[in-house]
Amino acid sequence: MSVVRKKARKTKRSPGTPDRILDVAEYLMQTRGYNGFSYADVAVEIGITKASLHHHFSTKAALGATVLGRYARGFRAALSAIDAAVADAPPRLDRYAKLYADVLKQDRLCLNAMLAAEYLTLPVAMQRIIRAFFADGERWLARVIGEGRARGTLYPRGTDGEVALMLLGGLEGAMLVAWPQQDVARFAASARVLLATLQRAPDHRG
Amino acid sequence: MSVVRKKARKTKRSPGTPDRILDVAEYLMQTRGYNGFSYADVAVEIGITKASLHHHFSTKAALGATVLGRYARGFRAALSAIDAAVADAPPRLDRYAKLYADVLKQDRLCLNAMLAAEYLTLPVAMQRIIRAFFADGERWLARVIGEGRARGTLYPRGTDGEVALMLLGGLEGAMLVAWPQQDVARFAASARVLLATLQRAPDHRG
DNA sequence: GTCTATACAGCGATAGAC
DNA sequence: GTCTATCGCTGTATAGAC
Repeated sequence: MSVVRKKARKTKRSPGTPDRILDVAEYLMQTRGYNGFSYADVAVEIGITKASLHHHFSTKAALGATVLGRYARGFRAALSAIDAAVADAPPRLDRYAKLYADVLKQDRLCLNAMLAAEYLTLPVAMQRIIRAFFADGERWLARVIGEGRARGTLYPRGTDGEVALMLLGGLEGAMLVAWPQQDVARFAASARVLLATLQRAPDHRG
Repeated sequence: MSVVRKKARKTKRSPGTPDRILDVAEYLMQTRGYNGFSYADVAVEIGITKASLHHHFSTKAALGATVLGRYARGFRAALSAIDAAVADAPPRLDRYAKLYADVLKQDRLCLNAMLAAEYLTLPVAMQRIIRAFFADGERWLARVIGEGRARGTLYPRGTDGEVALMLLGGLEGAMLVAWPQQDVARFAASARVLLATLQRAPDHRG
């Protein structure tokens, strides 16, 4: 641990140019899509020229892949944080849904949802990361659902994998449908209904 | 009804140039997005020049809005056909989900899902149609869910509107998540789990 | 209704000076 | 690491002949 490098203290000070570029590009990709922004857009926002941008990220494909990779790592870290914070399945799923709500609150669409739509037009390197990203989320959800089922705190109707995929798609879709209206409340309502389906159903004995 | 015009016999013969243009543009918009295709792409596919394209649809915004309007009318017609074909809520919802599956089987994404992602970058005329399209689907679903609840063939957990929105988002999202893998089976599994949540839950008395 | 030709802006990307 | 300048290409759109 003696070899602490500059790169390691990333949360300190104001971010350097490469990180600022990534921040702006990420925002633009979440709001306008990969095909909906240009180097000129990023350059203007940062206050440098397109040529300088190319110095840091030689191609748009490289910039896009870097943004996506960083986003995926952040998301995985958020999942680990949820695992560390709460142990039972229902609160874990609540926090998972809250991750999505927070993105929408920032007037952004989930990066993965945006790029999934654009999938066919994206550089292959980005396509690969997207698929891996979805697979990761699905695995995490399936594990949480399985644990909830085992503990009796969740009553999913379907296999772990099926229900995980349904939840993943359900939340992404709820976000997508709320996106044109920028309506966080409608997303939250859908998320609540979605998660409620995993609870023990009220009896219908009468 | 005596004033039958040429336009009315649209299913006869092979489609004219304007309809062929709309067909190609619709396909490109569903697979690559509005920002992911150009007049050149359409022109090459049809076998005419870009200039000829502009003769039929003066701007890309006009072409996009026409495609979207036609798609929305087709979808509404499909919903009416479902209403006419079956009366009970569960089979209606099954057929509704099948509409989505059929689109994915053609290696297309739901046009609305694609355009919802691109929403912020679209011409305002298209934005308006998209919102109306979603509102329509939501209303239809809410009505079907309400009827199913009243008849006792559906046991939705949430208000008609909430469950309708959840279903709409859930199916769109299931499609979006299946899109990168072009995996219809995974969509079908999610749709099945989604619709199963509206059925009476198994008792948990023991 | 289709064509050729072209205007004009924007795109991603590069060269080379500072 | 940033700049000016520019390249080659593609984008939407238009003019005018046939």
